[in-house]
Amino acid sequence: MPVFLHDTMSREKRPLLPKPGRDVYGMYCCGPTVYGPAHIGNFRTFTVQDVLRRTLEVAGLKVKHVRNITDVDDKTIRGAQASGQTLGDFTKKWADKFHADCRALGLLAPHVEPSAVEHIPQQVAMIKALVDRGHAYVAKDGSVYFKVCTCADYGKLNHIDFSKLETQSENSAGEANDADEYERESASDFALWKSRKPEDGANFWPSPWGEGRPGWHIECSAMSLAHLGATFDLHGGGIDLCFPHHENEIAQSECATGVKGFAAHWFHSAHLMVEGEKMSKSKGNLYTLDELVAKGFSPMEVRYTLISGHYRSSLNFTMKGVDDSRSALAKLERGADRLLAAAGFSRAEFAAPVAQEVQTSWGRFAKAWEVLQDDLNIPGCLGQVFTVLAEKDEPTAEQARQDVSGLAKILFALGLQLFAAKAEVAIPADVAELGARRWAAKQSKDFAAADQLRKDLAALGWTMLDRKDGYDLKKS
RNA sequence: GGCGCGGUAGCCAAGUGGUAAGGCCGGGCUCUGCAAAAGCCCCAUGCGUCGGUUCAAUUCCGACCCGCGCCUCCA
Repeated sequence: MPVFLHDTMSREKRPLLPKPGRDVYGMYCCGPTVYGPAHIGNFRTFTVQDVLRRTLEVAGLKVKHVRNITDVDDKTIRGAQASGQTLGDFTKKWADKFHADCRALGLLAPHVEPSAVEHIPQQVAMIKALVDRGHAYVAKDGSVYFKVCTCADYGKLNHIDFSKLETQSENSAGEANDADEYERESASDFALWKSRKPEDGANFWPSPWGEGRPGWHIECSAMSLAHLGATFDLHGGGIDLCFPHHENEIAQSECATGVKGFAAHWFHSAHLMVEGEKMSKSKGNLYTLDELVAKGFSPMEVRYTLISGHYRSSLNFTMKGVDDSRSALAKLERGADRLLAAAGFSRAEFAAPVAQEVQTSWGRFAKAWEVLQDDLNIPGCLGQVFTVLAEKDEPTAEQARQDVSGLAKILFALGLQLFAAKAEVAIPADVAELGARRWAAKQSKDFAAADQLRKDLAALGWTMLDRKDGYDLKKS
């Protein structure tokens, strides 16, 4: 059974399969603009895309995942100039940070990660094709605009009828749009090439229309064409990109190549709220991964939280939610441990599984897998996983091996790495000393002293957990 | 105004035309010198409101109330 996913364009749930005659499933995801640290809202989208890719791979598809780096636009240029760095140095710094965060969150690296600056010739070529075909025009200042009215089905992704909106010249707030782009023939037209301005500094490139830089939308069209071809299988991004960015991509690509059917499937993920409010700079609730780690959360706990809601519903990210995820993840680890014990596997075998003969089996997790394949229902899948882990009947070793195979694949698809090395908290010498003394007191049944030592430890912020054969010291 | 999403227990969150998964919290029990941890058990006659269709609706239809998103460069 193939993976099914809701498609924004058709508004239907459709199977994800490579185009006939192709054996690789090509997906293009709009990547980050590298002008600062990505926030958890960005990562919700990238994480959900990562789960989709992993799920497709577990389902047996060969996937080519392309995710660009936007390293030339207003924000990156402004940021570079403000920091006194070259655009390249500035964007490299933030791209590196992005990659570090991605690794921490367990995101698989895309197979291709094209840079917009490195694809300027391709963008220029595409703009030239659009001009040649009459879909774009050159303004007096050398900027080039896409002529929306030449694209009959413009608006098809968003189901907007632009033939009736052509005279629109202001946005919903009643403000005139983009005063500096007054040379556009229509308010719906958008920039393909922006002529060189003094504030761009050294960041301009040659083109048939003079020096300048590409508009934002054209980069994704050019890079997807370069790496996946004129048509490919799936295009993803945050829901905010649906309009106008993705609509514009369709128009540019289909008009430039003359081939309809740019992306066969559109995958949009809903936004994140933080503590019940929309994320925004002014509210100061744009959390970065670093900030959450500083609060004591692990990246895996953050990942669990980000995928714990269905991707098409907005998710309210709260600190309590990450706390809940910590408990849930711990429960998952305990369940997995029990299963491993029953199967006679070690944790290492679980992480790099799985006995050959059970590679294809799902054990009792077949249902969880089925649920995941149905529109990437991660919450439903997790619910099913917990249901199985709570089942009372002890599996036989053979059944447990099958279960381990199934669970390992599901956790791989979700990108949840269990038993991840937790940051080792160094135990101060005085705490270790108190612990040792308490253990000794307990062994000699001097409970009064043991209790006092427990209190002493608590005063230092430590908790002692007794086991049958020893004890652990934990920071409380 | 246009396009779209959602309202399910204290919190989070799946799902279904036949009577509500799961996680967190909470309560109980077992275990335990104590404290934890862990395991087990319990925890919505109810799914925004009002109508309709149906043998049967939380699930379909209609209306309404409430919340939210996008509508030109924000994942």
